[in-house]
Amino acid sequence: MTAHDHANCIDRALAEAERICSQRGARLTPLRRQVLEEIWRNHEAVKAYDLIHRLSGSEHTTKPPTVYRALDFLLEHGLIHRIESLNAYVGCDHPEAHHDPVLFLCERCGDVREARHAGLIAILDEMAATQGFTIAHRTLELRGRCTRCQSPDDKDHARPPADLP
Amino acid sequence: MTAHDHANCIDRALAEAERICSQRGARLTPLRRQVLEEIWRNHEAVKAYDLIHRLSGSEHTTKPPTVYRALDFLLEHGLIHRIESLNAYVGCDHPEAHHDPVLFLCERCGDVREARHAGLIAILDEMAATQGFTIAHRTLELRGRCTRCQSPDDKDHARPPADLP
DNA sequence: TAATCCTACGTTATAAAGTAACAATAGAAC
DNA sequence: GTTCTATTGTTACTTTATAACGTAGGATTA
Ligand SMILES: [Zn+2]
Ligand SMILES: [Zn+2]
Ligand SMILES: [Zn+2]
Ligand SMILES: [Zn+2]
Repeated sequence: MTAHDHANCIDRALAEAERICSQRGARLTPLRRQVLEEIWRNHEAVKAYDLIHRLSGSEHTTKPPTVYRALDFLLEHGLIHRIESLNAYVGCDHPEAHHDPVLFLCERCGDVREARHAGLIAILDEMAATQGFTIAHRTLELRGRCTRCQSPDDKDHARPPADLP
Repeated sequence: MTAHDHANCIDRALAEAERICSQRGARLTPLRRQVLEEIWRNHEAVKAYDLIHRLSGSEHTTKPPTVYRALDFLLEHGLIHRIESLNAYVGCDHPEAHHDPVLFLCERCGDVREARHAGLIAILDEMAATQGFTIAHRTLELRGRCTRCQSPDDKDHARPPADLP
């Protein structure tokens, strides 16, 4: 992601989520809101078990089902996307209407960016139609390097090494 | 998949694999060949642990690393595709040249069909180019219903219930 | 031929990702 | 307030995948 005021992203995402949920009579409980907030901490793909660790204080430990249920809720309401090729999740940029985005996954910095393209969907629909296939869901993920990660040896914003055990 | 002489598919796939490997100086060992053969038993997505069970006779038990290494070899040489959204694998129809196919996954019968479309790839490349993204790999998977599985209550070729424990 | 090297395969152990089943609790509805 | 339902907690487990190291066999070389 290009440099930006990320606090804005977070505020906007949470406000949108509140709005959408109240509009649908769905309950964005504190837990669900907290998970969404953690996912929006940055624009990187987030793993379920990272969420579990982040939500587990030294006292209170959060168990897998707790997080997975929150993720299910957020997925159902289109507030996040699941990244199949990474077993990870990312906040949705445009949650107001359902969509299957193209996800650009930077394998250097971990950032995820979503895009949509009507012509692309049209081609997929046409491919499906010619063989009588009915599409229920599209998984469209592109792995590679984002703009900022083109130069192979620039270490400025490379993903930090994984947490030590 | 439409009705067809599947023995042909298997023969062709194995012959192609032999040809490609020998041409590249890669060794299609008995184990790797056996895994490929199991994957080609039909046109369905195959799970790694199913392969482990299939290769484990009552005496000789095959361990995960054995199968995963064979899968890695087959993936490297483009003889199979990994299906990210299913954690499963399927034989490649056209292994002679590298490609990232569109995979049509029938959620009723489990069949997988691969397709390619130059215009689609062009659009993805163009989307990437406009944001300075360099694509290394594409995951394109469409979940839904194949031609034969359009009528919701036709049970003729529904996937059998999972193996009992 | 024997020493060597390298690749593939075997084995043990463990990590990472996800779910089933049931109990406890907190909101909403009555 | 009581009942009902949705949400969260908890225990246990399944599925998927990898790390680390040992072994065997074929090719290469001395
Ligand atoms: Zn941001
Ligand atoms: Zn990047
Ligand atoms: Zn293919
Ligand atoms: Zn089908």
